[in-house]
Amino acid sequence: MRPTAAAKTIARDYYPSFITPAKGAGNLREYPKINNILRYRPGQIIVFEGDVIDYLYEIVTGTVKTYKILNDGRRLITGFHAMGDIIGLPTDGRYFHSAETITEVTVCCYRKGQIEKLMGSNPNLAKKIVKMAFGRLQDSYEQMVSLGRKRPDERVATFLLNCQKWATVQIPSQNVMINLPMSRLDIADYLGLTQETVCRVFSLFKHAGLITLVRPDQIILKNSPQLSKLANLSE
Amino acid sequence: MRPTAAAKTIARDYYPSFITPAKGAGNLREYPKINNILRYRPGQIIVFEGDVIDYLYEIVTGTVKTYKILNDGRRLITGFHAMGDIIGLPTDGRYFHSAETITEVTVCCYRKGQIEKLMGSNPNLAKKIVKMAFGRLQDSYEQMVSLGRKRPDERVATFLLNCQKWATVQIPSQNVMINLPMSRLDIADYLGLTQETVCRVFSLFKHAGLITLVRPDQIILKNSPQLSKLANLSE
DNA sequence: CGCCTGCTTGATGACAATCAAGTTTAGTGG
DNA sequence: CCACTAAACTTGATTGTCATCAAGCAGGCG
Repeated sequence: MRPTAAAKTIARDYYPSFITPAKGAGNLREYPKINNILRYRPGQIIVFEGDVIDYLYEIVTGTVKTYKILNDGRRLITGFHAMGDIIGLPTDGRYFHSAETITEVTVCCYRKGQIEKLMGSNPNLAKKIVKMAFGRLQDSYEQMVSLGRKRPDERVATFLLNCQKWATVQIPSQNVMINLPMSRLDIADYLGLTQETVCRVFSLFKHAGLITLVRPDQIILKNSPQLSKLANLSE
Repeated sequence: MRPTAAAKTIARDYYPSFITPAKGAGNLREYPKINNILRYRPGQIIVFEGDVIDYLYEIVTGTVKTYKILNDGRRLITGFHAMGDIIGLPTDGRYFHSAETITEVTVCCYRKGQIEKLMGSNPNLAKKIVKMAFGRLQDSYEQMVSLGRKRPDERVATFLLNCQKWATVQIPSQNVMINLPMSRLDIADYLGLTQETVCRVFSLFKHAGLITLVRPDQIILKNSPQLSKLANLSE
């Protein structure tokens, strides 16, 4: 199914807006003619777990979460994704997990078949895709350690430090301001906790002087070394 | 460093035994001249997390576990691996996790550089590697759901069903006998539990008639449908 | 201004970790 | 082959932690 049709059936309030294809910059976008820009509002579903992969979506702006759901509704968020990340992988038949927008999002979408064809003729692109997949693999192992063996405070510390990748502003004195576009519930479902526990750990960190909660979605890391110690990161 | 040297420094009681290179069959072994067969005894370490990847190891016989360790000793086993699985991935600099033998193991080892060169000229091999990586990725997401959102009994059920891949004997009446070469502690460290909890769940399943414990390392699945229901598998 | 949603804090209880003891299995040597 | 030892597994009792249930608070939008 074409992405417009798909989006229409998925989200009733989706408004298709094809914009002029972006050029230059970005991961896949250096290969023009095969892409379209789509725009989503917050809380819209881009793809469903288990659906046949027809298209790959490269995130241009905004934040996306991917997740899996058990049949009684329990949810695990497998990752948060931003600019340059790709939803859906070539060579595989079906989406591993569902993808839903958190903020307003623009994506650049490609026919899977065309990407695969390009990969065949262009070893550099193939290498990029492989590298991306391996990066994800490494991240997911790191996350498995969090979920399986870390305490809640350690998981949150790990999460916050990983969020530095998303950091917009670098504040003087090595403090980092990070943006958390996702809800507490999202963070909880990512860390295998409840939102209450996530809140409590945030409060704990605040009172311990490790962080400052400017707003619920804006946090300043005031003591990264201490957080790193807690996080027990391998890298 | 060459694998022999590495193995020597790693395990004091390692006995290097280069055998004639295997030919035909297997994943990578169709490309001869670049491989050597190595043999390990139970409990020996093949590679350390964080070490520079010089070699890739394809498992020929036996079972291997891969794991990550936190600085206070907590361990998470990221996977169990058997025939055809490859330890270490090309294009990446360092091993994600440590690999240790559970049973006696023979591996076929390849210089990473040579595999990469082959991948460049042989798109089929490249595709195979990518497919393998994607398969791992899918498995790891499934495992993340277990670790983050499933109850202990559900995790064990999931684990047992996944073990059917390793099943040696298919017993009449659709019962499956599975071999568990790993210890309870290994299973616990794989599922993010303690060995006591794993034991208790096994006992629970036994008394519920779901399984039979022939020996601690031999289990018959007597009611796979019920286990599947518990496991909440997506596939 | 007031409702609604998302966040925070508090009280309680369930469940799995921990601590501990006992049992089985496997391995070793007489 | 059997006795002995060590390791792995199992079961029990207790504790601590995090989920659950519940209520209050703050910010955003109509």
